[in-house]
Amino acid sequence: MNRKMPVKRVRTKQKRLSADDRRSEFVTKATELFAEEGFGGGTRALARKLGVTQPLLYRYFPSKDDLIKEVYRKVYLEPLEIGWEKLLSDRSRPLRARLQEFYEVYTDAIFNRRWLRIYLYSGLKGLDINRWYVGMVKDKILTRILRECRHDAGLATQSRPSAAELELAWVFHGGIFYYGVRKYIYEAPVLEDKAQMISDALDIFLAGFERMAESATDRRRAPIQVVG
Amino acid sequence: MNRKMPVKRVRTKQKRLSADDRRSEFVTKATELFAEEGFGGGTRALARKLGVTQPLLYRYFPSKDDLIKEVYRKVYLEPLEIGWEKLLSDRSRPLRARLQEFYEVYTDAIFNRRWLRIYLYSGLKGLDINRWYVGMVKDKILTRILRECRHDAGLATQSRPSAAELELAWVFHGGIFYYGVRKYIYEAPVLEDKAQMISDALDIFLAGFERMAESATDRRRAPIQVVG
DNA sequence: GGCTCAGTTTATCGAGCGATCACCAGAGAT
DNA sequence: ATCTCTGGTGATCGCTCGATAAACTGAGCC
Repeated sequence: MNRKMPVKRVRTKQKRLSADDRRSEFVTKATELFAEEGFGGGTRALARKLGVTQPLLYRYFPSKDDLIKEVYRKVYLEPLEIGWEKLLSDRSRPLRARLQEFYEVYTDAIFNRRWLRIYLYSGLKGLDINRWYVGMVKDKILTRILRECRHDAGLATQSRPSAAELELAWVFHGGIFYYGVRKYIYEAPVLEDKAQMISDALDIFLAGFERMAESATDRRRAPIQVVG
Repeated sequence: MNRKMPVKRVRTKQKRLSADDRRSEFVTKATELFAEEGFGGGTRALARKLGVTQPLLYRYFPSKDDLIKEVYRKVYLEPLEIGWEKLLSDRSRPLRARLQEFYEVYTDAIFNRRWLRIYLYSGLKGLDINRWYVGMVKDKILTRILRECRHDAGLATQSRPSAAELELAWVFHGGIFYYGVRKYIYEAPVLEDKAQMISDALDIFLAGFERMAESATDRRRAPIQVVG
């Protein structure tokens, strides 16, 4: 990745990085800065984090907006490296185990202060990339989960999930997501065992899906059942 | 509320409002502005929305921060006017009906672009008032809901809910909250029937609580039950 | 050694920000 | 008609912002 770099690391305070290194250092530190301050964070504060002067930024990015776009790309695309599809669709494993592992891995990737804050800030700006991400969650995660659930319950696999199913999945997904928001944005006390939280949420989601599947196949079922 | 105001509304472009009116107009329009632009929104843009000049703001608020605090007060305290406690605790009505109505009323109050955006912006700033609100949701809503659930299920009413129960309630609450975020922040398509969404979410929450209650009273119960 | 070129700095611009002060103007009281 | 009190304006300050242009510097090459 680096260019040819002599081993002798001169000085404790090295300057003069290679162009590639400096550029990625800008993106990394900008992610940290914008996560904390929002995208209103100043270019001078960013330069201070790198120990360089502010105009240097403009040797690497034509404008601050271009830097921001680069931050988006990094933040949104980074957690997508995991092999989601195959994890969720591997029918040689029990459905529940797949869902449990998927959400553990997925939340490992996005449940951190940096990712969540950048995500919320960009969501508030209403950018296209945010809409794209939400669509991606719907198509690549929730729709796939629902398809697997239908298959597991012995129901016909339809190409697109019903609106009610999708909403059920969204509420489940949102409930898990909000755990991360409470912990890393609000910094409120949460149940520390994340895997346990996922397991509990999965229990009630799967039970809910089961019920919905039953009510779809057996129309004579009793109306809503109340606790107790 | 207004001072004595002559009926004759001179001109189409009236200026010279009473101090009370002007002040509250500043707060109202500031709420709109900050909801869209974040709290970085400018005082000049605000003044333009009122059709006045920028320095006038400082006749009514010592600083922009004081204006922001006023906006917080209005946004956070407004939806609290509803009689939550009595609604949730009225045991003459079925639990499920109470929960359904509460969440319909609660989401009527907070599911709008202004409230949600101000809430998220203030959450990202990590202000005390946000932590206070989260604590309030926990103490005044979730804890109360869990107490009613326990009573309804014939369980002993303990003063404080268990961490697992509370987390279950949070995931449920967060799932509903995230519906509002998807609709008004992400502007993504959602199941339009909000009451139906609440009803479905309640179904699976109550079923989940029921299961948890069973597992607490009957330790010999089978392990997690998988769909299908 | 001296040339070169790329990474970096110094100086600065114009615009927008929050905030202040002196002044203006119009409705109500006398 | 004039006074007064107060809501509102015009001009401006000091500062920070993103961005530009020119000058500097040091490692690699001849």
